[in-house]
Amino acid sequence: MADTFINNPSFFKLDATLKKLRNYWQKMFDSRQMDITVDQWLLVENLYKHKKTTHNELARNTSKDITTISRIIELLVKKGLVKREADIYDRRKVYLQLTPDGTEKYKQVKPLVHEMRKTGWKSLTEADYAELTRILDTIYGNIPTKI
Amino acid sequence: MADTFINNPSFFKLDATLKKLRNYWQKMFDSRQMDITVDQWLLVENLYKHKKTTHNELARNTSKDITTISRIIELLVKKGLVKREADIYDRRKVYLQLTPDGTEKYKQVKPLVHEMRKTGWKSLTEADYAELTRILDTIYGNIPTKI
DNA sequence: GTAAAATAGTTGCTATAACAACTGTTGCTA
DNA sequence: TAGCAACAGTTGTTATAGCAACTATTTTAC
Repeated sequence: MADTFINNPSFFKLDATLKKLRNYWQKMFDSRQMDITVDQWLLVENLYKHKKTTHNELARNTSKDITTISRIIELLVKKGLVKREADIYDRRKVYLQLTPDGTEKYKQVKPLVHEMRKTGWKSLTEADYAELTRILDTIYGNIPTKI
Repeated sequence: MADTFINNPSFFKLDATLKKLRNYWQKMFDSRQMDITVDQWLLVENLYKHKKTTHNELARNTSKDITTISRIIELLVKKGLVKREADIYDRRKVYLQLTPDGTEKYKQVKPLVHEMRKTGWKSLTEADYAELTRILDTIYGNIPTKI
């Protein structure tokens, strides 16, 4: 029948792939003494691109919960990679940006990440990338935001 | 240049899609008072299919760490959905299987899961499923197991 | 102009993820 | 057969994920 894909565990496959990727990244980070976790890296990368942003924006950009952002940022601040700065006009807001050490960390880790991306995409094409993007975007769009 | 896909955050897209799926599933479970988490469900589903298995097998089948299995099983045992049974011949081994309540839970949740899978795949085809599988399997295979 | 609602962020709690270290058991090997 | 490696599982610790409840501001509504 036509429902093979409904009955198959794509959730599981997504999860397994992501987990293997995450573990690979983390082990590479550890073996090169990068002293950073995968999710911490994702925030550093985002802060490098956006220079100055808030917890909320960061949450939207990284698809993470704002409480998770809050806690990861806390760790990055402790490591001296990120600094917080209060908004003068809206005292609820806190701007986040990389410190010089944070920028340094970004430049140190970036080439390794580039290599790992190449490794992951080995023997796949630009068309494959487009396909994956299309399918994942479709699934993403199919899921109701409110139930 | 030809490296669009290398420079693009497919990791992020995988993560975002999976997270949205997981949240959707969890919210549906909660709204129907299924009293189960997504990962607990994955183990229950697996135990239903394999009837009698060990922590190790379950870890392999679900792509989860054995420590994670150990803790999720602990919760399922507390909920009365799973029971442990010692192997007579190898006293290190513990067999796991669903209790009658566990089987009941499976039958209760299964239709909802089927519906949610249909929702996720809406407007996608069998060919899309094959493509996604191929691409994810390739990425999975590309990642070194040992670094 | 004040009360209510919305916004920004933090903290408490529970669950999943993974590494390290541990107990206990079994199998292997000199 | 004694010693040690391998195996099965658990426990401790740190990190991410997300909900609920909270503080503190700002905006909106009347």
